[in-house]
Amino acid sequence: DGPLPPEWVKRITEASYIRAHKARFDQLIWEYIAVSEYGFPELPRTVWYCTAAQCRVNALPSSLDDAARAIDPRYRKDRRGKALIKLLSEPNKWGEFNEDPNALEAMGEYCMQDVKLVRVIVQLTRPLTMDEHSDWLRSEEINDRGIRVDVSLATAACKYARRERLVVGEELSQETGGTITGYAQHVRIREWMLDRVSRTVIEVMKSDDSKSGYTLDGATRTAILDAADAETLDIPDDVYNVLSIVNEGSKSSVSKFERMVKMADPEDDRVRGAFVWAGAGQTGRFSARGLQLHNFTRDCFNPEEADAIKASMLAGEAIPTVMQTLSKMLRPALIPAEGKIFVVGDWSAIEARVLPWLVHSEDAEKVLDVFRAGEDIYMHTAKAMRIDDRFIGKVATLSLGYAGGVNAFQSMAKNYGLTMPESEMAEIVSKWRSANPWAVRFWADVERAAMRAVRKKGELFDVGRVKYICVDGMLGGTLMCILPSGNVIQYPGIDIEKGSVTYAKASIKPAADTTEWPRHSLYSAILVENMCQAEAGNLLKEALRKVEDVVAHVHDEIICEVDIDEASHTIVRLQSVMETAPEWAEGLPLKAVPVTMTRYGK
DNA sequence: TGCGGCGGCGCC
DNA sequence: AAAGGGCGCCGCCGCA
Repeated sequence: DGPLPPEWVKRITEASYIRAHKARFDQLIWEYIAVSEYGFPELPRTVWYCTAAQCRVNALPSSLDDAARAIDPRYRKDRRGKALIKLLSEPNKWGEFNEDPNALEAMGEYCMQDVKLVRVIVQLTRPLTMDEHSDWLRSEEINDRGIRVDVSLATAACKYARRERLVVGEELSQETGGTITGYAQHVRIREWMLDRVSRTVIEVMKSDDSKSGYTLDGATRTAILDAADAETLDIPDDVYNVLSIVNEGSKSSVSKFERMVKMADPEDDRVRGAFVWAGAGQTGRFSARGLQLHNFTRDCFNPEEADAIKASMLAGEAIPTVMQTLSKMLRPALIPAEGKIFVVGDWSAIEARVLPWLVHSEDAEKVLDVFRAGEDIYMHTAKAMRIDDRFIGKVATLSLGYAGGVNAFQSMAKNYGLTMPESEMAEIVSKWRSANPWAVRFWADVERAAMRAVRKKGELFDVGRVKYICVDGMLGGTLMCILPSGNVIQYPGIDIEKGSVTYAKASIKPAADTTEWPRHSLYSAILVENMCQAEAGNLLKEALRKVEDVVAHVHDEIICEVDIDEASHTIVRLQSVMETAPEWAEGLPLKAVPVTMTRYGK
């Protein structure tokens, strides 16, 4: 009650930073409620500093409770918090708030406890650098700008999706006598299948990755259906039908339309707050929340097709293969505002360039020369492997750079619809490795450098263009990979187990009752992949500082929204920014050719 | 009813 | 010795 004491106002307005966990929440409360209703001082947006972002750059989980658990697994979150928020922060049906003094006092204590926890974590980790902080602010500008959704399209899509779900459920129920009623009932579908297929089919369903020991994911379903079509596998008709129906219905991406409608601001149809700066704690890449703009199905209609289907839906006409059609409408459902247009640029083969650039050896430099000459890297790779197949060259380039073997090649091949016997795959792997000895050497060198750094804490070890150093005492020993950009990848909780380096991995969330944070082996693939992803992400952050009007970005892609008559100017500007390597990236050949779009596409 | 775990999907 | 990695959301399932 009453105004803030003057000495508090002074302290606040003179502060260089105001730190809070997920600071945007505090900022919004401050700006929209505290200033107007309680006379708090207005603050420049640049004073806000997010300690959750600090956690992430330290490779800790973003959530305060999880970060605390990662530091000390014995930590248990305070269950009262959630209950108190429910009790005190949700108005009743008359819009009144509960003002029970005891509960308010408990809430005060709970908040104080949280603040103390934040302070501990802040002290145990490194702060954001000034560049990181300003990049975080920049990202929040993009979040505030938002991206416009074609709400009438999305609303119509929701209607069609709901109806189709019912149809799919109906068909499954009919086929299984009511046992299965939805495409996502994995347990029921698995049990139902196991009861009625041969041992050979069960073999196909076996999987080490899933706890049940079996899988019926898309690839497995397709494999079974294809074998049945080719008559190399015998399955009952009802099984065949169920798998086909599940295949058609399994487009959870369609649910994104619901999200779009729910998240779009009714005033201007824009979705805001989607991007999480350094959301990928291990590499510092962005991630996304809510409407996940980072994983929209690539397979999509062009604007004209999308307009036609939208018209059909608005007229209530039937559309073919509903779920597949709807999933192809996802990207086009993002549109520029009236009188505006998208300018979209993506870096060509960014990681295939960053990897040899980081290696920085004579033979790796030759790969960069291929890019510099504007030649086709996939064809070039194929030739170096002594096979005359650009497609194999492409899949190999995309899958084998990070110490992957047959498995890595196989899963990438599957994505691209390339099938071949496993024996041939092994041969391709070894051919790629002999054609690219710089990569193989680098994997080993990186692993060795990391190991040396861990053994000799506080000493720098160079490898290619990066350096490793292990900081003793920080989060139980933190291995740092210092990139050419000056940014750092951190691996906390470093140890040596059975001759290899291990660390506490933030992205694996352990079970609620566990007493140990999960540890992971830090081998070549992780180290090399991480540094490429991270430095490619740093190119993006660097570009975002220089380009205006950005409404979205997807790791190697930047989407601007500009007045239609500014489009050609923006194309030139975006290309120039994206193709000009920053000072720290001298010698890295970059290519990006922006285009305009009236709806978002691939 | 709410929550965590799981299997699955999609992207770079 | 060999091993690609990084994300988030949906819907179901089982438990409290």
